[in-house]
Amino acid sequence: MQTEKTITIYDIAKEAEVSPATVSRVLTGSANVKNEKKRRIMALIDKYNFKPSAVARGLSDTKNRIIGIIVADIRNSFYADMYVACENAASREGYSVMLFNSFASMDIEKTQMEKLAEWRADAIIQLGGAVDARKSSAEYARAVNEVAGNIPFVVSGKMDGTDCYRVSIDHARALEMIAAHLYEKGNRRIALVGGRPDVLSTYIKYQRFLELTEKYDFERGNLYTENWGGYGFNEGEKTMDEMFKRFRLAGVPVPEAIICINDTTAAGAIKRINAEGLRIPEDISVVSYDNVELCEIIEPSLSSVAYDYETIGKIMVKTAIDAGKGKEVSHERLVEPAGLVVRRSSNFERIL
Amino acid sequence: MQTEKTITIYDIAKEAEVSPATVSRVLTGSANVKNEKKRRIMALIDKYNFKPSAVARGLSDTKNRIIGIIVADIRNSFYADMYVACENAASREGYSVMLFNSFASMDIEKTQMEKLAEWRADAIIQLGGAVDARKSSAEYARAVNEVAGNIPFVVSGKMDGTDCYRVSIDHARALEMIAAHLYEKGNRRIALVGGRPDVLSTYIKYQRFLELTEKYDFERGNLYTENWGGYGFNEGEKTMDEMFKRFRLAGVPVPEAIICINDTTAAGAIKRINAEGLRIPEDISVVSYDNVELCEIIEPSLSSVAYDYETIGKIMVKTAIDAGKGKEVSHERLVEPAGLVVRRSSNFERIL
DNA sequence: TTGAAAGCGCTAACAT
DNA sequence: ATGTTAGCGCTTTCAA
Repeated sequence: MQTEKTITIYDIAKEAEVSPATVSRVLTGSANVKNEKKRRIMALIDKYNFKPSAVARGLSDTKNRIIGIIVADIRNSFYADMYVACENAASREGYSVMLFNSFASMDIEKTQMEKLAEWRADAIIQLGGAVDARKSSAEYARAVNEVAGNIPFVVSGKMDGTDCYRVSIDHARALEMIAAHLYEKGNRRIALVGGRPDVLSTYIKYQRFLELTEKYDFERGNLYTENWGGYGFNEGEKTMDEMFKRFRLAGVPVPEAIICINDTTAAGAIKRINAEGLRIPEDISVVSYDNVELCEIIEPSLSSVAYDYETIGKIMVKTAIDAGKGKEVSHERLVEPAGLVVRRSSNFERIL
Repeated sequence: MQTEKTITIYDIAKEAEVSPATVSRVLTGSANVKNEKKRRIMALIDKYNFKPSAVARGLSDTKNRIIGIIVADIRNSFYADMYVACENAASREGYSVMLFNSFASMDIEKTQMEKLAEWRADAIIQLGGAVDARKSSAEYARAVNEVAGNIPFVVSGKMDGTDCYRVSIDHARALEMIAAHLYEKGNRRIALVGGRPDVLSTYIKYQRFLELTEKYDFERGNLYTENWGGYGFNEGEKTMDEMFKRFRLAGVPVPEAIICINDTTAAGAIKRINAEGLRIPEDISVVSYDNVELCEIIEPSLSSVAYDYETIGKIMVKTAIDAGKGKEVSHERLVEPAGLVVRRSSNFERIL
């Protein structure tokens, strides 16, 4: 059962009494074929359930219709959402996707890049990992240039020293949405929670927050802005714990609101806040980014900045494909967040 | 920059003053090459950063080293965990993965299968979707036989009418673990919540539950066993709501414990239980399956059956690859769950 | 509109 | 140990 000879374009041609070229023509629709023959050919294709080899096609016309995606970790909801959007977009354009997880390890990222290069992917999209760094790694940049020298590289962050295409979320705008909301609700003592300053998107948010601190006259001081941590649940809890200690030590009352670096981190922070016996949002409002499913699940439901993943994916893939075809494409696209979804965790008017 | 001629094995051969075959030999390590030449060749490979075309190789030796994965929805933590395990295993064996989401639509599944067939994937692994059905779709079975007639098909459920390879979790065993735990904690009135009986894994759990109802002398009646629903958060909440209504209508006190069909559904059920003013686990214990990250995040933390994803992935991939090589492989593997992780939601001794 | 033939970049006999 | 050559299954000039 594993052994029926795989049928080729030649088999079809022979039985249809035409040349292989003609079969190819009806397959690709690249030229006119007399209806009579076309029907004969299509009938055979159907009869044998013939599927032309994408491999052979890839070899002969050097367009593979493969787009490679390197993602930090698909188990992360944010990336999963992004990935699905990309796959959908690619699929609509007739492209297949090769997915590789890098677990944010540069070595793995390079290995995956090499595999993609070997597959002659028409383009590579990288989400997270090395392209998220505030200071691009020169080593990785070199790898991108060498390994993928001929392959358009589309990234969610940036990669200095390469001519990659950048399609990023406007993180500054996301922070603004949160700040405006919190301000309107009467919050003035607001703290940033989680994330690392060496991550570009985190740093951008941090910077804009500092700027808005002036505009909105938020309370200032690194007690509020330097509560660095990670991007996971446990880390959120831990960072929140440390923050409570810092404020206690400084003899300053805890902030009225916190802006967590993402939903998972926020969930951890919320756990710690509950343990502290503080109420959300009455004592502390909580807001974050990404608007993944978790926001509806946790208690209280979590306000979060939503992104239009479908659109971002579409732009990334279009950029990738067009660049792969050698078209002129903008090297920098900033995508506006869809908006802040206000839920219970921040839906509270604080009296000034 | 997009235009350096891609270099081939011939270019290397010429410059190294050897034949293309020799270059191929050092590339594949398939035969001995004199050290002197080997060094020269490797130097050139390095110099030009040459990556042999996987496409050409695939064409010439008919082994692509691609394994296709069709998954119901990668955004679902359970599948994401499974996928990552598969990708890891595949990667270790030198295989690349093509991932396709089917969103549990049979039409899409068939399309994805066709693409994989065109890519001459060495094997296809399908997680969820049509292969999860209790009664396999004859239509899908036909597609599997036709489209992937030559490609080994490894599934997480089953597909009657095909000679696919089955690597499944022992769901009956998973139910047993939960039942034993609940029994030991003194629960006797236990209800099943969520899922659909036309889904194989769900049905298997249901059946075993009925059997154990005898053994453990659990309260019986379809009030306890027929609270069907879906697999999502909102559905969990809804199913729980309906269940409360049914019990109230029947004048029966709510169960002491519920077994939800997965963690997300459990989260929904928990929300509804909280809304009812009942305490978990004091009034109702809650247990479910999959042990995804959410279990630690929600309040109270959720007891759940854990699977060893790495192992399952390894087995699936090994089966896929071996079958692809034409080796004799077992057509049916049942993988034991790793165990029940008891957390707060069920950690309560009920007085009999 | 159609066919013949060259080539895409590699591997695998088969010679030597 | 190494070179020659014939594919692998398509697409694509180039002719007819």
